[in-house]
Amino acid sequence: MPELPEVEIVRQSLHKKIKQKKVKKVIVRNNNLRFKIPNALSNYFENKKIIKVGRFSKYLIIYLSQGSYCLIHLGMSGTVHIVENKTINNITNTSFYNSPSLPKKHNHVEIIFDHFKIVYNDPRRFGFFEIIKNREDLEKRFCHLGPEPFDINFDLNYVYNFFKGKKKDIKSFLLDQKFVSGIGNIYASEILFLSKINPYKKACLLTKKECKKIIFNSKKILSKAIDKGGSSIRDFKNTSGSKGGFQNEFKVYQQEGQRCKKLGCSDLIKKIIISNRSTFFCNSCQK
DNA sequence: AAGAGGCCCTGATAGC
DNA sequence: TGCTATCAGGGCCTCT
Repeated sequence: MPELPEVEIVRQSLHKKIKQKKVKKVIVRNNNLRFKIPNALSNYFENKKIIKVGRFSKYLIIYLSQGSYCLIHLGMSGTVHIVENKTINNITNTSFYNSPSLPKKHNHVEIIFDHFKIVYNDPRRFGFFEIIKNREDLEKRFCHLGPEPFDINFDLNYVYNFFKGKKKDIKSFLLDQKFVSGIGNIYASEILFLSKINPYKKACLLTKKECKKIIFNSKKILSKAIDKGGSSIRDFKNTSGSKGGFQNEFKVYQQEGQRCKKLGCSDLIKKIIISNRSTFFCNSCQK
């Protein structure tokens, strides 16, 4: 599901739902994610108030009262569900658990509030929960990651200098979170198409003009994707169960064999593999 | 340091 | 119908 826009959509609905609410109980149904869910998770949540739900890159940040944080990463297949409770008294009641909106398998964590609960589900188990004890550790946690595309520091100077002497292809760098944080495999292809840059092109060969295009179009694509509610390929839905709409705006992603959408171009979209990930582009438009 | 490649998982779909 | 192979939105690790 989750590149920056999809995580942002989840953040928005989650924030709206749980800000200033007190956590009643946390149930870890299955602690087996990419990293084991910390045993202390419940202690950090129970009887604490959620100050707000933030985000950096593809990480959700739950701000807890008394100054600690919980990071949630959705990996490839993590989803967050809001389940309303009809029987307020018994919080582990099975009728509550068997809500029709909830997947039957792979529900790992339940965070229970007064009249509803949020459930983390992750079939592939690439996601994780992480406790951060204070502000200082939170900053340390992200310091090795590159800026988000929206960051003021993601500018021509940064990008052009970063690419100096880098012989790897540009597509790989868009996926490299140490260069820029939040772009994933869908939006990398879309950004390069919009920028008319071939995904194979070596980063060190990009002109300043091309670097500017990448900076501009990264912001443009991600903002638009957020506006459209993210991309719903497979079954991504936000926590209220509605689908995103950006999948209808894909110019190249999953468009192999389709005619290029640029006016006047009659070439077909190609699919190639770069660093083990599908990459879609137009060989005529992208040089 | 930079780059290539493998690995962690389950489930949906395609092909035989 | 039922098997096997391939592929999926991420990120970490090791080896050269």
